Amino acid sequence: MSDHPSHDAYRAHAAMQKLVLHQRDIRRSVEDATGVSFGRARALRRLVRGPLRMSELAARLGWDKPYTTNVVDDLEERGLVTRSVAPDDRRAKMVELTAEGHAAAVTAIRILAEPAPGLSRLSDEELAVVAELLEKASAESEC
Amino acid sequence: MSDHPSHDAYRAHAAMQKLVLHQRDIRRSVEDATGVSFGRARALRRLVRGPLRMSELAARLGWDKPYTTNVVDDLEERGLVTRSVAPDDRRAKMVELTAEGHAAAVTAIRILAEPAPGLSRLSDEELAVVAELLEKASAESEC
DNA sequence: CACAACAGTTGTGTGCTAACAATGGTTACT
DNA sequence: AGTAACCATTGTTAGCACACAACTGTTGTG
Repeated sequence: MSDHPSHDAYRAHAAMQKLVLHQRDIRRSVEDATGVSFGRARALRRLVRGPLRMSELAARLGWDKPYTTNVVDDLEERGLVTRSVAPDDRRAKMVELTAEGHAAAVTAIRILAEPAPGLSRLSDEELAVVAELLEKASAESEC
Repeated sequence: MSDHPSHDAYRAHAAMQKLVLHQRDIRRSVEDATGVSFGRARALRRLVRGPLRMSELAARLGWDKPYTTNVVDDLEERGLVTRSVAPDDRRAKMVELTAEGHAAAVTAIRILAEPAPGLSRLSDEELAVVAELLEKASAESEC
């Protein structure tokens, strides 16, 4: 793909890492705020747009099915999700957020969306430029 | 500092996350290339500028001392670091990379510095602008 | 009906991360 | 000399993140 990334690409990437990799603290924040581990919070976030089958959830998170079962077991015991048989296939189960699970998911999403504090050093115009260019760079390679 | 982050700050942050959080794959790459877990690779990277005491290493990595001992034990068994008594304090031990450990550290650093592929969508001028602004944003909060 | 393909579960096992208390050796202070 | 502070280690414990094989039940197909 890339013959030789330019020096500025390295600079930009390093700066982004510095800004984003509060990560270590952020994981902690998410865990503290939701009461579940970061991985489980990831699962909750995936479910916020609606119920999914176990297999779909596993595929989207990049997990194998047995592990997904474990995680959903845990979330179910905590009252954050419910399992029910899929209406069209009695083999499949739909996983759905409870009200409490939805709240936890929203909390996690909010924390993760919070801009890195360093960005406040930039003016509104500068932020507009950066946002524009970075969105162009990150466009549609899938999440 | 931030009363209300602007909408563009959220946009920029989300785009940076998209670009940087290949993270999941990158951790794997580092582990495959170095033969040690990502956490141990972090320790190796910290040592690349020179030997450190156990306590310094622990502090920089945000680990407690017992855990640091475990990690260094493991790295030592693999021949990636050596321990020696500090010249000025016989309580303290200096941890130093071996040649092999240095090579592994450099490998990890190289992989982590590799710019996100999406950045290649930007022109040289655009990259220069982005790099400039992001470096301003990320200035001096230390790694 | 028989049989392959699929969905999810159970059970087992490994390695990493990380915290805690307790210990022994070393240094610095008084 | 006595003692408090410090450096690292040992040992223990726990949870999390996976992975794999084997299994039950369900669906669709010939």
